Amino acid sequence: MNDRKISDSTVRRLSLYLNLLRELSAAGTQLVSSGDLAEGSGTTAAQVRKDLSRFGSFGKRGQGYRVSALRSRIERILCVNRTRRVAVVGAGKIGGALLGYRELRDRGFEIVCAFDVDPEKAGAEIFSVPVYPMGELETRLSSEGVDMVIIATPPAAAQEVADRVVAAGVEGILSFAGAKFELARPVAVRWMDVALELEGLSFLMSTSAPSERNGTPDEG
Amino acid sequence: MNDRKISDSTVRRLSLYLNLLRELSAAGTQLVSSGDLAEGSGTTAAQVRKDLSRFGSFGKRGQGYRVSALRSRIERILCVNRTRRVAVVGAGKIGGALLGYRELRDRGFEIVCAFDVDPEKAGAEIFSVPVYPMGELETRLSSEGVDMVIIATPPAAAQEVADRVVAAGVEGILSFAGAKFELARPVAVRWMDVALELEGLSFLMSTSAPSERNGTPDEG
DNA sequence: AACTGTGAAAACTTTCACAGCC
DNA sequence: GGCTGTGAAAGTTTTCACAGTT
Repeated sequence: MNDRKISDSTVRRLSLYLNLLRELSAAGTQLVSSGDLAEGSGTTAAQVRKDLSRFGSFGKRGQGYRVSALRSRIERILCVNRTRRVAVVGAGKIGGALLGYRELRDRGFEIVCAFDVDPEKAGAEIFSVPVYPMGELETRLSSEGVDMVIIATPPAAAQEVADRVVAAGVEGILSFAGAKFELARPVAVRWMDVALELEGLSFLMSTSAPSERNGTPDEG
Repeated sequence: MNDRKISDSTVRRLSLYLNLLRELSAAGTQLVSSGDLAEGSGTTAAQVRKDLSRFGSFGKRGQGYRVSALRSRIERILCVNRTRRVAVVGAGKIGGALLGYRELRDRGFEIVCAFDVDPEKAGAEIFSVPVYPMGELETRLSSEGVDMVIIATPPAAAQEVADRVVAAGVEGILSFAGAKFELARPVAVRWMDVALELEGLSFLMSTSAPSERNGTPDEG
């Protein structure tokens, strides 16, 4: 156990382990070793043990980790032991697609509502998720008990949306709008950018020693 | 100039610099300093200079970097100086949304075709992109001169798609299917996973010192 | 004066290797 | 025998600080 800051890469790996543990859980497997977890998530056994040991020691020497216990431990660490309520701002192509994305719900994120400037969209439902006009942003975020917001607007609107969302008390933002924004107070933010990933791929492809590094799985 | 391996984080930052340079270019700005680039991409001036110096020294002391020259240099480094041809496998929610995603084209990635198992979708066009049946995968990838493939199928199909795509000679894969797959030969791969990012956010939100680390912009 | 390019230092992350437990 | 937990070593990335150029 170690109380220093947990790095972003460690957190990403925890998500990968969690995915795997959920599968093992569903398959009825009881025990898993650091080697198994490493194998399934593209890292090394030592790395898995190091990652887990930062939060306590919950393996049994000679046997491994109990799937169910480790699973709920990681769910608690990531705070995904209860369903998180998410709102999407911008119901365009990407935003709209997220509203019907089953995997999010399966992994504990419920998209409770969306917002759009287009009055045609606002008032309707997309994949059974209600879309509200931007004017209702603050009141709905609060009445729906939204924990985190996904910004899927054009870049030019990102700053204003971020300001309003932060003022409304939201503590986490995932942005698909590849534009930087300033925040009035410290709020957790992550960015996703398809074009940036493709640029990275393009670079990897050009070097004759293509490697596989990244966010999610990995192959070795 | 330094010939060691370029790290993933460096490549990501290069993409951020490139974005900024394109904006500056459009705005008619001629010169930019490492401080400006740092400011706009959420890093430090020293980091910017270190990143750029790995590829040569193309700044002028006392002045900064010429926007147009630096821009085309980074475009060449990332190999995005010519339009890249991309195919999407899986025209479901996410895959379908990507077909109409304007930003990809603006940033040099042209989605030339898509594939889907659903015979209803195959044969049609989505946002003017032709969708072909899976049986035509190999022939179309080759006849369309596809450089890289985005896998947006359910996880269970990812391995088979990856096998076929790799066998067809594609050198780069971006996968939205959060499933690990093995590759018959070394090919550049990156993963994107919305739920994983939300889990990471959830963790950040739970620690009382929310930071902003990640893929794209940043705020300090 | 302003700003780059870069070695050297600091910080951080991963891997190694092995003692300790089941 | 098999596997965890962990210090110490190796490796990597970032920051510092300053000489050098325009």
